[in-house]
Amino acid sequence: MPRDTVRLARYLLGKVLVRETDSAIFLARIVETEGYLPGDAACHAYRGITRRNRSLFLRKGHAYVYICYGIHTMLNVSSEAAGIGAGVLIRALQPLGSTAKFNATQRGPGRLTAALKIDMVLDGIDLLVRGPLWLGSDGYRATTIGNSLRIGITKAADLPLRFFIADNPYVSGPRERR
DNA sequence: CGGCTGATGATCT
DNA sequence: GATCATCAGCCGG
Repeated sequence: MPRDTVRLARYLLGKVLVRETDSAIFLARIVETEGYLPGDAACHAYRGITRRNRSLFLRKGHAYVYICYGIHTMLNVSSEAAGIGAGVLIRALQPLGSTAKFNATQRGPGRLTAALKIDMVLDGIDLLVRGPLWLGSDGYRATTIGNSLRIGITKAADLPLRFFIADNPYVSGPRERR
């Protein structure tokens, strides 16, 4: 596992997110991520541990799931050692296959969770172990990684912590700043 | 098209 | 009561 949040954000690009429910399995490649650092004002862990953000403080590789704007569910991966609050937001996926209906047009952090039926029940689970939601690999390597400012935030908005697979059509936002 | 804004609810102060 | 890592729809050019 990469040793810090930025390295993890890049490492996750190209990895396969596997969602297994009682009735279906979804496979999707991670094509866009954002890093939220320790001590970063935009990181939910910035003001210390609370009931909502406690999963960010788990050892790297755990899911931090929360509801944004009362509507959208967000999926993050904790990214530092236990006790240090930081994470990587998953912003876009490329659908690879499924045993059920899988809308290939699901882009953006709030829509991909709906497509994979990711909910709060998954908050805090270990993504490095096979289970209802976990991270796999099919050997694919992201070659050209793009980088830009993070999307939709107001605090620490000047940090270039968004990463994406530059030549992947499922990336949800702008592609400036290689 | 690009920019603006209302909807919506869990969370924290 | 304020905040918010979103999104779809509406409006103007």
